[in-house]
Amino acid sequence: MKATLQTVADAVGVSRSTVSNAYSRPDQLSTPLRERILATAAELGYPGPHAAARSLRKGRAGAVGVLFTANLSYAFVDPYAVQFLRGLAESAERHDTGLLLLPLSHDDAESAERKVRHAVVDGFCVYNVPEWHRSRSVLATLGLPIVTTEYRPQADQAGVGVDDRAACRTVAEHLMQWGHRDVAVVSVFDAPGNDRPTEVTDIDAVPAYEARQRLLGIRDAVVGAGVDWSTVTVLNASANSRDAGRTAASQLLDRTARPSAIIACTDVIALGVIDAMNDRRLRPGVDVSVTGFDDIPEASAYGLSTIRQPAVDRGVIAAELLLDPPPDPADRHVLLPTELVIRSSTGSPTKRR
Amino acid sequence: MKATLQTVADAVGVSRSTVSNAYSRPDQLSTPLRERILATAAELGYPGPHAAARSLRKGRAGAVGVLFTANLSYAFVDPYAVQFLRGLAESAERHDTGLLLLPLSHDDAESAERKVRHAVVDGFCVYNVPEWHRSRSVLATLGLPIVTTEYRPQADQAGVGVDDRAACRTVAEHLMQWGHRDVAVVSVFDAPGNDRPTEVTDIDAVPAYEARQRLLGIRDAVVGAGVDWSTVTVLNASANSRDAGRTAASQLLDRTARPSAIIACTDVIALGVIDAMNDRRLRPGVDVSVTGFDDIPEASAYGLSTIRQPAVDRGVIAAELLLDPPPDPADRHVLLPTELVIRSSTGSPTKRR
DNA sequence: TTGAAAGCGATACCAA
DNA sequence: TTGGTATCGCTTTCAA
Repeated sequence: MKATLQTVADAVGVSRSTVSNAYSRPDQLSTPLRERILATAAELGYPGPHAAARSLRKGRAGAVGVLFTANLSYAFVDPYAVQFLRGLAESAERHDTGLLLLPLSHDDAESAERKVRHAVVDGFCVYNVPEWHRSRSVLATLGLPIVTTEYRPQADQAGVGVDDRAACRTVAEHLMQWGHRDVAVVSVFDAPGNDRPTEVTDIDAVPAYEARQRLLGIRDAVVGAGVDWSTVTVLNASANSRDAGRTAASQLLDRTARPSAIIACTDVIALGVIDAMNDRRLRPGVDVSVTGFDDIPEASAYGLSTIRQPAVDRGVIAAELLLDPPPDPADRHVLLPTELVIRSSTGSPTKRR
Repeated sequence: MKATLQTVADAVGVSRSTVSNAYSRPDQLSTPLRERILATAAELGYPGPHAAARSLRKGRAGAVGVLFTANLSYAFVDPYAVQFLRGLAESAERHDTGLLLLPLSHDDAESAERKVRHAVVDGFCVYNVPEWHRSRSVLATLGLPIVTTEYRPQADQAGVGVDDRAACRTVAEHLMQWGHRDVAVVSVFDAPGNDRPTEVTDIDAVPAYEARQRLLGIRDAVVGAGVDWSTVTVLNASANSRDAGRTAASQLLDRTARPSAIIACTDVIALGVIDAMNDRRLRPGVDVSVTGFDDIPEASAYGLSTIRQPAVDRGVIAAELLLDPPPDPADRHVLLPTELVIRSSTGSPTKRR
């Protein structure tokens, strides 16, 4: 038979409350009694208060759920995500809280819903989950605090993010100022069943907030420079990975009308673009200009011009918003700064032919 | 008032069990009734079954705890750990299980114990937690399945690892074959309050299994080559980070009797050693040879000679051992292969002076 | 197909 | 300081 509080209480000859106190409130009973209880517990093989029972009774779980799409392994592959998680972890730790990582497949809505429902947590952090995903609506009904990685002041969920649109406008303007007129874009967002580069024709139909904002920003700059937006090819990579970026970029680079600049929506994708260029002996910033977004550590080694956005801080703030929310709801939307970082991957367009 | 199962049951005019079934066993009641229940629930703002209550009742948590030392943020900084986590996540996902990350500070044993006790999980994966750490003994009393990242067939806890001793012997022998006789070692293990490089004099006193095995392997090779072990300096870095490696290496490189080879116990440390060498315009493999352990992705870019050990697979297997343990206890100890990878950071010792 | 009753294991409050 | 009692919210027989 499994030992429980009761078992110990009976063995020592005290009540359950006393045994409970021995564990959770040492100051509520005399030291000798406490020690006797603990000793008996050890003898009986009582493992200490049952976590789930305790959690049920106290109404606190001591953990927050972190939602990702795709299988969670991708999260660990993206340096930006890793940094973000790091911040999250740092600040969760200060609140004596664990991180429950919840990988949500997007094929299997059932299982995603189950995972979210079964999670014993005090709140959720939604990291880059597309708007159409079932978990989003389930989450809303759960009544637990939620924080997203988006800055949307009008939303009811707390969030921390950057002005993706403005930032992307800046980086695209940088290219326009160099004189680029034949630009192409490699975006990345989750859409049901896209396993290879897909052309994006309608920005408003992009089902992920962040990706949409970035594309809008790029369009702002392009149109602002007097270029016809319909001449710009936008490809959506199949995943936020170097390989996917390379695959998408290959399609762009092998066209007869090769673009003079490629705007990648993340650094990881941009590195893939550079890979594809290397395959073809094209030099970044000379033959074709490339830009990224995030400024992950690798970016500088590759001389990638990009937008820097805080990663660790974003995680820290997200956790803070969840675990110690500011009283004024207006303060639950945090806008972080971004910065254009110019390196060697951008330059003037080469005149060809 | 918060809506609960009872609330919904009363509203619909059925019993709690029926409402419960509507959620967890759709086949146990008629579809129309089920829909009526779900609709009413939505109306009443009932969030669905309470996760903690459910977990208590069912005796299953749907998550496994992952224990780290130091603040968890380090885990995300070490590429090897990240890969391991990835594997863990992959296989946890297949079992519909989440990962509860538990960062354990080693200063605060109280809080570490609390975290482990409060974790609502079905088992624990112990990643590189030193033997002296309080959580280890607490864990043992909890009665939950445990898997460690160590291969110790005689232990009672399941584990998956490599033969660190043999692997390290191999890499050290490689150096001895080049003719190195003045070697130094940079190790890394958690010890209470070491915040700067500390000399290790007694291998048997090293409180972490893995680190100990690696040092033993190095000693095997060194002694086997006829070198007096007492002439070999072993420094323990303050953390498994590049910076810590650099700091430790600096001490070794600035000696008048500079070693001709430095054996680092992890790749991250080895990269730090290379950093320190760069600071002094010393060329890896020419002026001083350097070796690592792990073969993280960066290793090849730096031409680091190292030991390759599986990272993702190790995680996959660890999770499997936890969530679907083989019936035969003997199979709960898995030994993974390693391989010596020779690159440009090792070469013949330079004759100086 | 539905319902009644019995826990799962612990904590909080209040009285002694 | 210690103990009794109610309760957290759900699932699970078993009988109807």
